Amino acid sequence: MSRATLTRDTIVDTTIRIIAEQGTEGFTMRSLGQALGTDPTAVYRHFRDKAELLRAVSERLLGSVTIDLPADAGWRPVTVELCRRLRSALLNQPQLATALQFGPPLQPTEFAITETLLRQFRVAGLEQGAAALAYHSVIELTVGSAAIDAALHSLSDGERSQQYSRWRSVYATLDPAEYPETVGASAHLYGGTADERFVHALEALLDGIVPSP
Amino acid sequence: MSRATLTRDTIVDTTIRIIAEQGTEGFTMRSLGQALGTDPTAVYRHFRDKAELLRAVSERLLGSVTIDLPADAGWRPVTVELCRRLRSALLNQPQLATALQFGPPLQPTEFAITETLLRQFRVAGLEQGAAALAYHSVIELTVGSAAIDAALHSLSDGERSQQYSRWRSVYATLDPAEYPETVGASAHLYGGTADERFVHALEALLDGIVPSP
DNA sequence: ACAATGACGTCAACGTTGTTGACAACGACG
DNA sequence: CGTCGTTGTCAACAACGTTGACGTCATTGT
Repeated sequence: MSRATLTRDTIVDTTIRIIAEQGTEGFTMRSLGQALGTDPTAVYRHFRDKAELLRAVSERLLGSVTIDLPADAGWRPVTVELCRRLRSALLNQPQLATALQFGPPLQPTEFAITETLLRQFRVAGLEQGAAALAYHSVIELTVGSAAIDAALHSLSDGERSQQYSRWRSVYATLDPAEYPETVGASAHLYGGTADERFVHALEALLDGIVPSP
Repeated sequence: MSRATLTRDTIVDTTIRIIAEQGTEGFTMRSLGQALGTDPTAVYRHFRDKAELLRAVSERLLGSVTIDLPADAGWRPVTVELCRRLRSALLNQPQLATALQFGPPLQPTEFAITETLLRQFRVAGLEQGAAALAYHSVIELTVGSAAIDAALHSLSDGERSQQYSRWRSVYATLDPAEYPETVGASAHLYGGTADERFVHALEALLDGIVPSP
C-alpha cells in the first residue's frame, strides 16, 4: 500500500483542502495523514515540522497574489486588487498573519507583494519614505480585515449573513439610554459583505494617503 | 496548604502576568496552576474552561480602553487615543482578535468601545451608515496593526529595534534588479516605532474618512 | 450547638496534539 | 547481485485541556 507516494506539493494541496473544508482547527497531522492515505508521520519525511508545512502553505497561497495583475490599470485599481487578493489568501489561514512576523527567513512571494505595492505608491507620486509608510498602512488594514473575518470564513454564505444579522439584533436590543449611537447604527453595522467593507476602508485609506487633486 | 484561596480576579491577574512575561505560548493551565501555587485544575472551579478565562482576560484588558478619555478634546484626538489604547490591549493577547468574533455573547466593554467610536464619528458629522463603515474601518486597521506586532511584543525595546534593523538589512540586500523599490525604500521600512507607524496609518485613514475642509 | 450542605482544592486519569526513534520495504546504482 | 539511501509504518513520549471521584473546610438552618 505504498502507492500513495508523497511529495511536498501533494501534501500542501491536501493541507489547503482540509483547511478550506474543515477550518484551521480541523487540520491536524493525523487528519492530514488520513486524507493522504498514509501514516501521519510520513509527512515528517518532507517537512521538518508543522510550522514548516504551514510556511509552505502560505508560500503557495501568497503566490497567487501578484500574478496577472492588470498592467494597464492605474496604480489605484492595482493596489485595491492586490490587497483584495492578499486578504483572500490570508483568510484561509488565520495563523498566517502572525507567521508573517517570524524571523528574517521571509518568503519570496512576500517580497513580490512588497515590491509591487511600493511601486504603485511611487507611481502615485509618493517619495520613498512616504511609500514605505503607505505600504505599512495598507498591510495593517488588510491583515486586520482578514483576522476579523477569519472566524466566519469557514461558514457558508447563508450562515455568515445569518450570523451578521444576529449581531445586528444584539446591537439593536441594547439599552438605548446607554448605547444610543450603537442602537441607532445597528442596522448598518456588519452591513454588506466583509469584502465590501474592506474595500470601502481601503479606498478611504488610499484617499488619505494620496490626496486627491 | 489551602492558604492560596483563589478568586476570579487573582486568576485573571496571574494570567495577564504570565502572558506578559512569557508570551501566549508560555501560558498553559499547568503553568497557571504553578504560578498560583495550587493544583492546575483548581481554576476550573472558577472558570468553565480556558476560553472563558481568556474572555475574562480580554474583558479586563478592554476595560481600560474607554475610561478617562479626554472629554474636551476634539473627536479626532479622542478617536486616535482610543484606538491606540485598543491596539495596546490587543497586543497583549493575539488570540483576542479572533476571540472577538465568537458568537453573540459579546463583552460589555466591547459595547462601550463601539459606542464611543460611533459617537466620535457622529460628532465629526457623519451619518449613521457612514459612521458604521468608519467604525469597521478603524477597527480593522487597529486589529491588523496589533496582529502584525504581536509576535514582537514580548521582546524588549532593544531586541525589537534590533529585529527591525535586521529586516531592513534583508530588504536592503535583495537583488536590486528584481526588487528596486524594496531596496530603495529599505531604509524606511519598519522605521520608527510600531506605534508611530500605526498612528500614521490611522491619521491617513481618518483623513480619508472625514474630508478635511 | 450540631449535623447537613455546598464550595473549593487535590489527585489520578482520559483523549488529543505534535513529534521522535527504531524498523522495514522499495528503487537506484556500482 | 548486493548495498545504500529514501520513505512509509509502527509504537511511544511529553505536553496539553479537561473530567470525575475524593476529601476538607466553612457556612447555615433549626
